[in-house]
Amino acid sequence: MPTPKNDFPKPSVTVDILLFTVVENDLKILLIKRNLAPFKGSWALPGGFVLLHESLEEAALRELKEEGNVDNVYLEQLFTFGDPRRDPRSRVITVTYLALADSSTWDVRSGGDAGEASLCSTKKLPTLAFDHRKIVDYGIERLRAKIGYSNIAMGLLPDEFTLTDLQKKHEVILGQPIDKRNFRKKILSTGIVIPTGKKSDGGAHRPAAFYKFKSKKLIITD
Amino acid sequence: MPTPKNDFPKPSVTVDILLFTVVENDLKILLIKRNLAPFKGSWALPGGFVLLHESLEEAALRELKEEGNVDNVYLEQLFTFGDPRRDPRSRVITVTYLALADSSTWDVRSGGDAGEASLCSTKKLPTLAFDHRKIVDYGIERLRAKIGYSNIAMGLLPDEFTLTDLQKKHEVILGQPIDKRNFRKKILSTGIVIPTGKKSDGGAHRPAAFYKFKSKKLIITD
DNA sequence: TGAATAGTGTCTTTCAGACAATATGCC
DNA sequence: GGCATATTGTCTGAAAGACACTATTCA
Repeated sequence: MPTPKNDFPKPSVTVDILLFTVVENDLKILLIKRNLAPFKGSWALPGGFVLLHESLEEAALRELKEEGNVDNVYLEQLFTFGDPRRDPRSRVITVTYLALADSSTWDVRSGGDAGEASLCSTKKLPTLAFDHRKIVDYGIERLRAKIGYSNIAMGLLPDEFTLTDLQKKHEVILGQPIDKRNFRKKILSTGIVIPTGKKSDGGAHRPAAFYKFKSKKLIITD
Repeated sequence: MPTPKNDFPKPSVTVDILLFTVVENDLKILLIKRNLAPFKGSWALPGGFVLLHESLEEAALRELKEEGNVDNVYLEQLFTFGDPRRDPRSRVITVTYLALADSSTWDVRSGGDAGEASLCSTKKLPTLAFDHRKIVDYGIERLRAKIGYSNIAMGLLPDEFTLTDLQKKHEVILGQPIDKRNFRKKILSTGIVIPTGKKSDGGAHRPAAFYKFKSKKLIITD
């Protein structure tokens, strides 16, 4: 690797974030309405320039906070898109991140200083700016694959949850029903969740046991 | 994403490539001896700045050609490293690539205009410049995982090969012997290879059937 | 006691892994 | 025949998937 020269023409570097959350029976993603050209008025992924003093992850977290008022998310790097013509103005390389949030503890409307922010169903996405549609498709694919062999669903749930809660998140992401008995057998055999001893109450039915994830780090279970 | 301004301070962007190849019973990686500060005299990964008109993949292929005289490699994006202090001079973000080459059809010594190039055993790596050691460790981990559930080993072999050839590549990468019968059963059941009808000759022993990969694209087999 | 959700066990099939004998070609 | 490598099948244990009934709480 040669020495960087200050006069070397440089591309710009951004981060763009796919923030997924499951609401009711829908996999949703955070989008921002652009109020600047190009693609003014179009929806786009939250994101922005990487500042010189911050890491890529820090940039992603900062943008999520600024544009979506989101804190406390699971975050992992997805892919870096660098086609020379992906931005019509100039060369922009974007490092994309997959983020997951628990929809029950966060309201998108309370943030958003960069434009209108909205949670949009992944089933009927509007036309997106730049190559963001391709990025979203790639992220959904990764999320679907990874939920099958890791504890990544922890990003979508509060600290305490029932096995039915967990199963519903899986079903929404995979887009198909799962057998309750087989699901529980598999989840419990991996040991990624442990019972907290508490039980749900209030419903006119049998209370459910609460569980929590044993580790807050990503664990690959096969 | 805001509008990029030309006066916005930008990081530099490089690509660095992990070119693996299996020689005899050894997993080797291409390294370049730096002839410029910093880390002058140290070994480092091949790589360099991304030019404004080329994609990230094109940059990686160009650097491989320039620094290692390598053509015709399998290439996949690995990870983007962006810690603000990973380069002591200035902010440099590097997009890393995993590349695989068939050692039987390529000689590292014939290339290398950027400094001395060498294939180095991953078992006894020298001290590497920057954060390149961390990158190498990450790449080996990814390669080991991926060889178990994909046809990625195709990058390490010529067009025609025997099942014993293929098994040896797996054994070197995993660092442990594999049962021949189970290996063949599994490989053949995935259907990623098909017999060419030809047989090896010349050895003082029973000839082996040649196979080829059915697809030259990456296939995930489970 | 009816409504609603929680929780559980068996059977079958599939796949991974341990394990050894026969086949073929060349000298 | 002797040597060197190629090729093949069985058994066992584990895990995945199909499938239905009982348990608990509250109104």
